[in-house]
Amino acid sequence: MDTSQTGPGASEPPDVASEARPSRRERARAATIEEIKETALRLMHEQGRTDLRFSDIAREMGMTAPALYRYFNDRDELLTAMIVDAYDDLGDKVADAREAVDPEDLPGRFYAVAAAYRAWANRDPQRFALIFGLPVPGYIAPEEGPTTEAAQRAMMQLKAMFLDADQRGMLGSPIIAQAHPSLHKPAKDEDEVMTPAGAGPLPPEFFQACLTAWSMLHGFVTLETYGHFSFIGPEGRDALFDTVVRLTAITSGYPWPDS
Amino acid sequence: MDTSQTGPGASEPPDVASEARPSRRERARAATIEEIKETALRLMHEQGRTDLRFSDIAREMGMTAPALYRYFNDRDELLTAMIVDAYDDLGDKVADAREAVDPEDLPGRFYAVAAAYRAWANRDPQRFALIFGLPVPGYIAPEEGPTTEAAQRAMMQLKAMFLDADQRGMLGSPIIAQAHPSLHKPAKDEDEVMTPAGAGPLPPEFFQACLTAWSMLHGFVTLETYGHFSFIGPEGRDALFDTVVRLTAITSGYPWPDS
DNA sequence: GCGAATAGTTATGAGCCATAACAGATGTGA
DNA sequence: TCACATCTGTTATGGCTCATAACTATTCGC
Repeated sequence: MDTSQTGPGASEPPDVASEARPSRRERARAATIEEIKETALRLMHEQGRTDLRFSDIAREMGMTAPALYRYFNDRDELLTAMIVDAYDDLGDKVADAREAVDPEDLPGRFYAVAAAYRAWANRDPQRFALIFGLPVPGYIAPEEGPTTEAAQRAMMQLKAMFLDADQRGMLGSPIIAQAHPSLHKPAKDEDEVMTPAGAGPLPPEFFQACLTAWSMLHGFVTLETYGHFSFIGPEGRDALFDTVVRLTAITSGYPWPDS
Repeated sequence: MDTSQTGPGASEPPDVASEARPSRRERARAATIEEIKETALRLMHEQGRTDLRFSDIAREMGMTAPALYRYFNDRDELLTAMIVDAYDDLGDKVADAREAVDPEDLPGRFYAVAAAYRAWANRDPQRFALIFGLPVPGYIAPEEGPTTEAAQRAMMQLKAMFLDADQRGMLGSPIIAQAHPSLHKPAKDEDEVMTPAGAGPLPPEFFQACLTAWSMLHGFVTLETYGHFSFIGPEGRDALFDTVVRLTAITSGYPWPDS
C-alpha cells in the first residue's frame, strides 16, 4: 500500500496557521472524516457496543469498507480518534456546566461539574467505557500518545476549579492535610499541561485533595454507569450521588454550605 | 445442533449433594472445563486483552477449536463463566485478607480489605476489566443472571465489615448522617443475599456510608488500574491510596486511629 | 484541456465464530 | 463378552470481518 498518503488523522504540518485556506479538497476530506466518526458514534449507541465494524460504518454511509482505509489506516486509528474526541467532549461539557453557574457560587459550580461528569457518563456509556475502561479488548493505547494528552486536558477542569477557589481564598483545610512529597510537585511536563496559564501552583495538599475528589466522583459514576448500583433504584442513586458530591467537597476543603 | 447436550456450565440437577459420586466421566469433564478456563485466563494475561479466541485456547490445549463447543455453547458463555470466577476470586481474596488480621484490629482489617481489592486489580487488570468495565464490547451480561449474583456476593464483604464493627459498637458517626428513604431498606431480595446470616440489619446511614466507601475505593483503584494515575509515579500512588483509605474510614464513621 | 493526486470500486486472502458431518474412545447392559 | 449408546474429539464448510491489491473515475491545479 502507498503508506505515504496524507496522514489520516495525522493532521497537517505543524506550522500553526500558515496554510490559510484549507483548500476545497481538504475540507471535503475533513468533512468525510467527521462523518465517519459521527457514524461510528451513532452505531456505538444504537448497538450498545464499543467495537466498530468498518463494514457497518461504510454501509451506513453508502460506501464500501475499503474506502475507509483512505481516512484511517486501521481500526485502532479510528478508535484513537474517537477516544480523543470523547475526552474533548467530556472536557467541554464539564467546562460548559461550570461556566453556566455564577462564578461566585462555588458550591454551585462544584455540583454542576460533578453532575455534568455524571450526566455525560450516563448519556454516553459507550464513550465512557472507551475512555475509562479497557476500551476495546485488543486496543492498545499509543504510549504517551494523543489519548494521554487528551486525558490530562480533560482532567485539568477539576484542578482549575480548585485553583480558582484557592485564588479567591475560599479553600478551607482538607481532612487529610499531609501530602506525600511525590505529590508536592506534580512533575514538570504534566504541570504545564494541567495548569491553566497565569495561575500559581496548587498547594500539594489540595492537589492531593483534587485527586481524591476525582477518585470519589469517578468511583460513583463508574459503578453507576456499569449498573452496579442498579439494585438501589434511580432515586437511591440520585440521593447517593448528592451524598458523594457533598462528601467530596467537604473532605477536600472545598467551600460548601452548612446543612 | 443437539441443544439437549449436558448443559455446559449449567451444572447438575439442583439436588444438593444427592448424586454422591461424580462419576469418572463427569470428573474428567469438570477437569477439562477447568483447564479451558485456566488457559483462557493465562492467555488474557499474556496477551493483555479480554477477548478470547477459541482457536488460541484450543491450540494451547492441543485441541481444535470446535471441540470447545462441547463445553461452552459460545464465547459469551465462556466469558460469563470467567466473570463469575473472577467475582468469586475477588471475594475470596478480600475475605482472606480480612481474616488474616486480628479481629480486634478493625482499622487493620479495613486497610487489609482495601489493599486486597487494590492488589487484586493491579495483579489482574484484565479480570478487573472483565468485572468492572464494559468487559468485551459485544458481550451482553445475562440480565439478573449469574454475574449479578456473583457481584453481590463479592460486595457483601464490605457490608459485612461494617456490620461487624456495628455489632461491636465501634462505629462512629458518618460525616453524612442523613440517608435517603430509598436507602433505608436495601430491597428485600438483595438484602437476603447481602446480609450474612444472623446479623441484624445495617442502619441506613451506614449502608449509605458503605456505598460511598465502595465508590471512593473503587474510584481510586479503577483510575490507577487503567493508568490514569501513572503521571504521579508509584510512590505517589501508594501515598494517595493510603490517603483514600484513611479518608474512606474517617468519613464513614469506621473506627480509625487518630494521627 | 492535461497530468497527477484523490476517492472510490471490485477482487482477494487470511482469520475467526459457529455448525455439520463424521470417527474414535469409553462406559453400560444383556 | 460383546454390541450399543454416549461422549469427545476430528475435518469440512459457510459466513463474516479486517486488511491489502489492483483498477477506475473524478477532481484539482496549472
